[in-house]
Amino acid sequence: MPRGRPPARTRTEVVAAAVAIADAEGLDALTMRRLAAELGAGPMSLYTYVRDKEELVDLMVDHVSDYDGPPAPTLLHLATWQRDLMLRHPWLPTAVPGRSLQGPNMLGFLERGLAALAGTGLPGPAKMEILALVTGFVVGYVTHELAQARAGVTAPEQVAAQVDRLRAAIATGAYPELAAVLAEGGSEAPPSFEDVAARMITGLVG
Amino acid sequence: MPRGRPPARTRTEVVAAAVAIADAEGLDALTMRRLAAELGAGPMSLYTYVRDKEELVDLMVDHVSDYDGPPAPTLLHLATWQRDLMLRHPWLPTAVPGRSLQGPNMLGFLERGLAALAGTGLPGPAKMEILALVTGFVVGYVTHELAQARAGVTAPEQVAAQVDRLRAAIATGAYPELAAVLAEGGSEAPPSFEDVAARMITGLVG
DNA sequence: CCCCTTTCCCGTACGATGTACTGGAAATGG
DNA sequence: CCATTTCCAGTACATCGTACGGGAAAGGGG
Repeated sequence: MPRGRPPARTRTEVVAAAVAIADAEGLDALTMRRLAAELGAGPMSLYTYVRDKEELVDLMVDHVSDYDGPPAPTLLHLATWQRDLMLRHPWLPTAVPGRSLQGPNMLGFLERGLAALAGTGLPGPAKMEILALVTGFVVGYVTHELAQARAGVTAPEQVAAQVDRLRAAIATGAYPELAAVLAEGGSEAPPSFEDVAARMITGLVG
Repeated sequence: MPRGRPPARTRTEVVAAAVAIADAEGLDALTMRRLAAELGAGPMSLYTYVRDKEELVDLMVDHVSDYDGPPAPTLLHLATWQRDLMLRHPWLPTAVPGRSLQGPNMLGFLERGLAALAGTGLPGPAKMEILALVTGFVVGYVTHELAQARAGVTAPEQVAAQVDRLRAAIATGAYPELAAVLAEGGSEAPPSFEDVAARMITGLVG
């Protein structure tokens, strides 16, 4: 019973195609023209399904964020799940910060998080704050993790230049602590995600 | 003894003007043309002082990040200082994520942070990780803080629309925990920054 | 003193992007 | 069969970062 011409595509279909592009080539490669071409449509057709690009990215974030882990997870479970998700969709850490997060999947995730905090007796706003901070923590951790992964692969000589600049700065003698860490080298492995996340979480809720 | 035509401006001068624009009108308002106009120069003149816009923002971040707090600060001091800095330069939380941080001021800040962690006996990489996480935490907190501040001021009816959508989602009954938090209302104030930061830090270093 | 080398200045211009506008195309309801 | 409603997409514009190249301004060498 819809009156006019029926849409040739689904909104979900458009969002899924956008996610595919971002997954494969990064968020910068996702332009409206590129997405339209991928769908075999004109660039302006997309604006039938999406108000603007901002909303498209909102929908993309929610689209990939359907929680499928254990039914009654701990905060650590949720954080680990978020990390896996972000590693699978490397554009996510750069897309998430400062977004409204009102889609059904985000609300579902929030619901799980509140359930995990139910036993703490904390007031509601404090729970919300803690969940936001855990997400922020994961974003920061994965951002760092991905940057380090990319650095070794794509531009080894740029990394060398950075290290050189660091050594030059240290040579001035103004940064003794930094020098000590650098001298220490890679003898010790950085702590694992689960380790750091667990410490942070127990700090926040304890 | 410099051979050619002397520069009409200092690199520092250019960066300071860029910071002034971003402070007053946000990071989106900072375009190369706008900055050039502010300096009474042609758009392309800026590229004498800066390789590209990316580097300009790098320099801006370092420019505002000169630590001027107590000489032997704790991690909590450093976090509080970072928060004050970001509140004074609201573009900072959006500019910082995923940046190299090699300027002298950033290295100085890092040095203080390592000094604050000297007593813990942690390995170097763990210290670096903790400092990055604390910074990420502050970025997340202030982002949230600023978003909330702007929401009440600029677009009250958009906030109302968001709340309406939330209430509609809750009306489905799929989000009991979320409903409870919403029903609880603003009866409890969210925890203070110092409070949350202290808990997180003791969790990380403890 | 003149010229030459070096450096910086900046007008013009190009490619890319998000999206407003508009007229045509396709479907249903009377 | 026509009218109405909806979606599709070609064209076009403002804006961005910045490549290019010639002109302008300074010091050094004859």
